[in-house]
Amino acid sequence: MNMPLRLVQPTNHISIEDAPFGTAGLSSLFAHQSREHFAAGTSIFWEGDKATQIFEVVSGMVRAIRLLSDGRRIIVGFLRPGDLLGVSFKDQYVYTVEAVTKVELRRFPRHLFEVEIARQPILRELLFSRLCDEMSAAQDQAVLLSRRSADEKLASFLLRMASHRIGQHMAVDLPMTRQDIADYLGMTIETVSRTTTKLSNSGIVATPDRHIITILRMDALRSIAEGEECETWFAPSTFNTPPGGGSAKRNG
Amino acid sequence: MNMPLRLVQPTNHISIEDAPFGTAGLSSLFAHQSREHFAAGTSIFWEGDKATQIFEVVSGMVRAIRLLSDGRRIIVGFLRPGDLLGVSFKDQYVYTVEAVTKVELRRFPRHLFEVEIARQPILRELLFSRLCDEMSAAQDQAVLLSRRSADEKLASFLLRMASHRIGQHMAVDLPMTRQDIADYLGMTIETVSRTTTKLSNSGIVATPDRHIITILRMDALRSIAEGEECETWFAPSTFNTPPGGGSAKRNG
DNA sequence: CGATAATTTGATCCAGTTCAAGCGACGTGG
DNA sequence: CCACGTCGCTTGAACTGGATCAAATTATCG
Repeated sequence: MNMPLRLVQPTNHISIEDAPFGTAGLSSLFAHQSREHFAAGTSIFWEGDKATQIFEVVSGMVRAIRLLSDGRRIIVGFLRPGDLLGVSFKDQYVYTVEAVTKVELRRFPRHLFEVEIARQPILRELLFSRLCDEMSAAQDQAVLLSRRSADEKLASFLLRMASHRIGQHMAVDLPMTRQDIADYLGMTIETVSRTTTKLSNSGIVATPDRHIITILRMDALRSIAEGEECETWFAPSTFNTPPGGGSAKRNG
Repeated sequence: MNMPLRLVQPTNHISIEDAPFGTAGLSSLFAHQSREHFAAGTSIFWEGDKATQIFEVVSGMVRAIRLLSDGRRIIVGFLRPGDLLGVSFKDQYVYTVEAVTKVELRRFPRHLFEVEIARQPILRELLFSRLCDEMSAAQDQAVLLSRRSADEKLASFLLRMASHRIGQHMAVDLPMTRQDIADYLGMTIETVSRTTTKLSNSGIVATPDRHIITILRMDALRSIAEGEECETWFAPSTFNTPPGGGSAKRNG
């Protein structure tokens, strides 16, 4: 492993929790590292920095960002507790990472990480497996970005965010800004806002707080995410709509 | 490696050529396998098939396809000689692979592949490295799909296709159909066609044949791919344009 | 409590889609 | 060797989802 093994760090979401066997898995490496705190909005590292450390998110949320030459911003992913940051065999970090909320991290020297990965087949398999899930996720994201409407994008996003919680209709925590969501889904902040409003007016979600969206009708949200049009869109309980469920699409 | 290591096969483009050291690299595994031929348009395997084989493209080009529930088609990638198909530790292939042109492949049993990967650190590193490049590419593709205009998409695509050849201005081979390109870039066949025409009218490329595009002004193509607007767009030699280079954008 | 940033909402615009023909290359059969 | 059908591609015209521009509204923070 002293070779210039180039493992792209876009390896976000390397979640440790659901390791296939009883071992603590990859997170065991971090178990004895001290925690570091970052305030919301601060940067953990920048794209182009020498990639010397691997981080594990302990609490809070961070965003991984890529900037295009002309200033367009893309959010590669949002990372949560259990996810790893900066896993790479490249020399430099490939994206910038910033704290969305107050964040706790543990860090681990990259070269040691590589040594351990080389030494422990179990860890290697775990990492491999994670990488592959990552790849799959990246491709799904590509599909989402290329072929889905704003409605479908936002619905999928909410479902994905919700999947980190359990229960039927639930409050999804969205600590990131609307701009972050827009940059993640490849749309504008205005469209994110409008689409959210639409979902809310339809009674599919409620927005008690800017950073909380409560899913009221999971089934409806799922249909929208799947690309099934019309139907279910209007059946609000707290709301009056023209009966007959006629013009499902247009609602200005 | 007898664990259910789940390596998503979206691992296209695992090109062997440029192995970092002298070894034959991953392709050595396939060296003694016999070649199989597939006619253009035929399928090599389908999404959902049991993933028992790994393939190496020897000649020709194949496309990896993903279908959405509602029929929308996404092309995950085009694979060329040296690329590997179906590298995965998942049970099933994640996408369908079809021959774009007449194709020669070598196949290798997946379980043996995994055994060899587990046994040979060098191969493992190569595979790791490839996976990471793949990941990086997948993210670049996501950026392309989400934030770039039709012009930028097509220009980038042509440059990428051209990168497999050498020379200054050159004939790029595009064996795939316009529909394939559209499904790869997340646009419609009409827009692909219009954009191509525009590039041709601008004197940046020539289209002697439907499946060949000759790059005449590499620099201009690069600027477009980078998102630099106007400029250079109009300077055709075989063509009369309103002098002054005024309205560079609109050209119907 | 005012300043500043984030979000929503409104009005218009436009790139790219959609719908609808035309066109040209290629293969087939007469 | 040429009419003819097919298929892939190009071109045209109209439409539209989402972007863009602009402004009002609502947090957030010192």
